[in-house]
Amino acid sequence: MDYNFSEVEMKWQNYWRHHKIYQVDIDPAKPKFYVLDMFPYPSGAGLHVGHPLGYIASDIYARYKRLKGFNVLHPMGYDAYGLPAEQYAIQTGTHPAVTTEKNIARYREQLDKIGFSFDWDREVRTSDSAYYKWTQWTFMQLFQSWYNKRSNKAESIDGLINIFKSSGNTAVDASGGDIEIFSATQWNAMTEKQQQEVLMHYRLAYLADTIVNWCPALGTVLANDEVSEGLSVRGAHPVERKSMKQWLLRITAYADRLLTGLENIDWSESIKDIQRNWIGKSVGGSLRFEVPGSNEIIEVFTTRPDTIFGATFMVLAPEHDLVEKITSSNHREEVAHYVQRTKNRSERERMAEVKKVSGVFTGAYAINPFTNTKIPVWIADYVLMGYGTGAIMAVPAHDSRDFAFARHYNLPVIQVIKQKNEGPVDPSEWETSYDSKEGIAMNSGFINGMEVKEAIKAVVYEAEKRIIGTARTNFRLRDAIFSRQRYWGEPFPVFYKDGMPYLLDESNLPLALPPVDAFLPTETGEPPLARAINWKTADGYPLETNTMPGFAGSSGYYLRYMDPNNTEVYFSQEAVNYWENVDLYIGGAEHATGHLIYARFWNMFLFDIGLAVKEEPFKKLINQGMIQGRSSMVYRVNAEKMAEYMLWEELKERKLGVSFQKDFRDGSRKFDFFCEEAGIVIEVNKLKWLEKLAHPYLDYCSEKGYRLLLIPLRDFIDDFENVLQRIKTLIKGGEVPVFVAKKPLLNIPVFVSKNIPGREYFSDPIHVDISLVRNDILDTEGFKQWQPHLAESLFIKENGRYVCGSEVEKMSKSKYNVQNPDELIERYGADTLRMYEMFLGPLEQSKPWDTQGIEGVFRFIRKFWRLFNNEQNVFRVSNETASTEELKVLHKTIDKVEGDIERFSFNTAVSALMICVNELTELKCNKREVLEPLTVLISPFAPHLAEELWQLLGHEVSVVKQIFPELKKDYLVESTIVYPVSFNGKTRYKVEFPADLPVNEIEKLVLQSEEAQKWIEGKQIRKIIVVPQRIINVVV
RNA sequence: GCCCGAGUGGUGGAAUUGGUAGACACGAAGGACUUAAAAUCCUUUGACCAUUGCGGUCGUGCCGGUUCGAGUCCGGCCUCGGGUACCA
Repeated sequence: MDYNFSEVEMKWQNYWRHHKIYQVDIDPAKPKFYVLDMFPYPSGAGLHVGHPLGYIASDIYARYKRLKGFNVLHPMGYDAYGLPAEQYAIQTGTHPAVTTEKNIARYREQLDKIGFSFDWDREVRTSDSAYYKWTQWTFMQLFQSWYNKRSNKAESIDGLINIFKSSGNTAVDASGGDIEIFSATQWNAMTEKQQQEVLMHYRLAYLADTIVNWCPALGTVLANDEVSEGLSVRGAHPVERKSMKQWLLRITAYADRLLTGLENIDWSESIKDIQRNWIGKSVGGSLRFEVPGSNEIIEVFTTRPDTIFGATFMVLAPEHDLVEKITSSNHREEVAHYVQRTKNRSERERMAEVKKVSGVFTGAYAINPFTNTKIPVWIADYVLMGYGTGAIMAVPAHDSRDFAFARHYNLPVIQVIKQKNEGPVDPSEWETSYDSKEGIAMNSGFINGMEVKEAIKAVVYEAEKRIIGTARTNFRLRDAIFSRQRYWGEPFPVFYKDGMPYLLDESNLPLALPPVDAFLPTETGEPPLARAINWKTADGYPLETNTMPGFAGSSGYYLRYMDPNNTEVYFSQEAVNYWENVDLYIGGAEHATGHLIYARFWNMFLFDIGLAVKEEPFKKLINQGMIQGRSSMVYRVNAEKMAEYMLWEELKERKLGVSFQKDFRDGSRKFDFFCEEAGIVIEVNKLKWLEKLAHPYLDYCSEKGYRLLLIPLRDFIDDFENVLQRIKTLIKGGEVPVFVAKKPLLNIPVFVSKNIPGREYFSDPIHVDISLVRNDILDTEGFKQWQPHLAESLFIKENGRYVCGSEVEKMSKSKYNVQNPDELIERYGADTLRMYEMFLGPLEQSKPWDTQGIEGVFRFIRKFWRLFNNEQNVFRVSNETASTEELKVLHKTIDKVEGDIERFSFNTAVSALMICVNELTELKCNKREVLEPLTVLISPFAPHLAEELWQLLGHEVSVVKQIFPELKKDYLVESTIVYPVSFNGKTRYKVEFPADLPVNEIEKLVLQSEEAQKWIEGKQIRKIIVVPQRIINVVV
C-alpha cells in the first residue's frame, strides 16, 4: 500500500473549488500582495510542460505569502483574441469564438489538475464584451488626450482646444504636434474638419498615413515587435513596407518616462537592456544645411556634432520629400530609378543586402555651415526615412557606414578626431573609420584640441547662436500601429463623418464584434468587418472596420483583475487603492519589446488621467527560462550498409585467419568481399538483386575456380551467427549452398539500438514519439502500432532492449517531443510534477526537459508520506516530545526553505526538503511536534499532499489558512565546529573545536596537534589564519 | 558588428559575503528482500596513481594576475545561448 496521489489530489481540488478557498477580497486589516502570471493565449495544442513552469513558481510564492499573513491576489485569465483562431476560422469557417471557447476549456482543465491557487472568480477574457468594453473605453481616453511636455503628462484634449481658442498653438509644447504655428484667430476661423485634422496631430490615439509592416499572407499590418528579420513573428510570413492610413498610439510621448522608469523597478538587467535598446535614446543635435540655388534646407540629426568639420557629403533617404525638389535635371532619371528600386524591394531583401553599398548622386549640393564648403547631396537606402530627419551629414572618417559609402563612391575622407597622444594619420590608408567617442578634435576650426564631449557642446552652442541648429534628442522607438485588418479583435468605438473619425458616445459601449459571413477581406480589400451588415451608427455614419491588435487587451488587464465584475467603471478606486500594482510578475522574456513596453505605457497613461495609482504596473519581474524538449531518436538502418559493416568487422584484419578484401574489382565486376587465399567471393544484397545476379556470378566463379556465397540482407538480421558459420565452413574448404533461407527483406524498416557498434555508419536518426520511450528504452510493441508503415519493424537490440538516442531542441509537435503535463500527472501526480519542475534548476535558466529525474521527486513524495504512515499505510504520528536533534533538522529546513523561496531559488528549496526527509527518516522521527510544521512548510510545493496530511493530523481548517512555521534560531546554534585545516590552501584534515573557542587558542591547539606536525615537518610556519566558524589555514 | 547572459562529474544542478568544489537528484555498477516482477533498502560512483590498509596527484571553458586561500575578484581569449541590426 502506498500514497494514493490520484485520489487525494482529486479530493482536495474538489474541496478547494467548493469551498472557494482561494477567493480573495479587499481586507484592509492585512497587507496585500499581488502575484500575477502573464496570461496565456489559449492555443489548440494545450499546455506542455514548459507553460506551467512560471505558474508553478508564482503559485508557490503566492501560497507562501498567504502563509506569511498577506492577502494575496492571484488571478488568471485568457488573452483570447489572436491570430491562430482566426486563421483556423478562415480555413474551416468555424467562428473563432467557438475555437477559443473550446481551447479555454481545455486549458482550464489542465490548469486545474496542477492544483493552482487562482481565484477563478476573477477570470477575465479579452474577447469578452464585459472586458473589452474597457479596452475600447481606454482607447477613447487616449483619443481624447494629448501629451503636454510642460507638465510632462497626458492631458484632456478639451483643455487643448481651449488653449487654441484663446492663444493658438504658439505656447503649446506637445509630443507630436509637428504642425505649423497658428494663432487663436486662425484656429477659430477653421472649419470643423480642419480643426479635427489639427487635433489629430496631438491626440495620443491618432489616425495617420504611415509606412507600415504589411503582411500579405495574414492580410494585416503588424507592429514592429511583431516582425522579426522581415518575417511575421506568428507564422513567419514575409512582410512588406506599405503606406496606409492607420491608427497609432503615441507611445513616443512616453519614451523618456519609459526609459527612466526602468531605474525604479526590480526587473532583470537583461530585460531592462532590451527595453533601453528598443527605446534607443540618442542625444545630439540637429543642424541645418542650405541648398544653394533653391530655397530648401536639409535638416539632419547627429549624435556627433563635433565631427561637423569632417562632413564631406550628405545623404537623404530615398523617400525623403526633398529628393524630388533638389535633384538636378541631369540626374533626375537616375534618381527616380533608384527611388523606385528601393520602394520595390521588400524589407527582407533590404536586410539581406546590408553589406552592399548603393546610392546615387542627386546633382545638388549643400553648404556645410561650419566650413562653408559645398558638399554633394546623395540618396542611399542606408539612410532610413523613419529615423531622425531622414537625412544625414556624412562624416566618413568617423562613421563606418559613411566610410564604406565614401570608399565605394570615391568621396573625400577628412580626419577630424584623433586619439590622444597620437598625431593625425593619412585617411587614405585607413581600413576602417575611427568611430570612437574618445579623442581630440583636429582640422576643426574653433573646436581644435577639445575633447569630443566638450566639442559636441561647443558646436551645439555655436549652432544655436547662429540659428542653424539646436540640441536634440532622438528615440528609436516608433509610435505603435494600432489597427489590424482582421476580424478577431476589439472593434474601435469610432465612426466617420466627413472622412474624419469621431468617437461613439460612452453609452454605446461595448461596441460588440458583429457577425460576418466570412472571416476574409472584402473583394475591394476592406477588412472583414466591412462585411458586417449594418455596420454603422444609428445616424447612419459608417463605423471603423479595423480592429485592435493583440496588445490592446493585454495591456491593462492586470488592473481589471482588481475589480473584474464591475459594470460601472474599469475598476473601482477602492480596489486600485488597495491592490495598487503587481508585486510579482512572472512570464517569458520574449515579451520584452512587446507586451512589457505597451503595458507600461498603457499604465502610465492611466496613471496620468488619475486611474492607476502607480506609474509602473509591475514592481518585480521574473522571466522563467524556456523548457526545451528532449527528443528521442531511433536509428533506421540502411540494410546494405549495415550488412557490409557487420561482415567487414568480422572479416577484416585476418580475424578468420585469412585475408579479405573489401569492394574488390575485377574488370567490370565488383564484389563486396573477396578472399584470394581461399578463393571466396561474397556478395551482400537484397534477395531480388542476388537472384538476378546469381547466374552470371556463378559462371564467373566457376571460370576462375572461386566459390561463391550470396547473402541476402534478411539473413543478417535473422541469424548473423549462421552467416558467419557458413563463411567459416567455406574457409575450411567445406561446401555450403549459395543460398540458405530465401526470405526477402521487402521494405521492412529495421532499427538499430543506439550503442550497437557502427550504428552511426549505417543508420539515420529519426524522431520517435517520446511517449513510447521510458528512460531511453523504446516500447517496441507500442512503436509498431504508432504508424502503419512501422507495423513490421525489426529491431537490433542490445542486452535485449532497444536504446534510443536523444537530442535537446525546441519542444514541438513535429519533433514528437512535446511532453504534456496530463500524462505525467496521471503517472506521478500533480505534487510530483510541481516539485519536479522546480527541482529541474534555477527558474530563470533555460533547461532541457528530462523525464528521467522525475522518479527521484516521486520517491521523495512517498518518503514524506511514510514519515506519517507505517508500512501498512496506517497513519502513525506520535505525540512524544521531539529531541533536540529532530528539532534542529526541522528548523534548519525552515530557515533554508524560507530563504530560498524569498530568493526564488525553488530548486534548492526542494533539495532542502529532501535532505530534511532523509534525515528524519534516518532518525525514525514521526513526532507531531516536527511533522506538523513540516506539513505547513511543504504545502506551497505539494499542496494536495499537505492538505491530506494536515487533515490526518486532525485539523479541520485547510492548511492554506495556516501560518508559516516560525523559525527558532536557538536550534541552529552549533556548540562545536568542525574546522577544515588546510596547509597552503589545501585542505588536509578536519578537527573539531568548541564554537566559542578563541582564535589564539585554536592556533595553539592546531600547531601542537600531531596531525599538523606531519605537514609542518621540516618547514617553517610563516602564518596561521583562523576564520572563526569557518576554516583554519596554515602557511608553511 | 554591437549589447547582455552562461560555461562545474555520464546527466540536471549545489556551493547565499573570496573560506571543506561536486549538496540534492537522475543514471550506472554491485548486493539484500522476493517464486518472480514492481516497490523498498544497503554499498560504490569527478579523473588518474596506489590499493592490504593508509594515502597521493590533478581538477570548475583556456591563458595569466591579485590573495594565506579563487568556481566566486581582475585582465586577455575561446565556445554556446538570447537580444538587436544600416538608428546617424
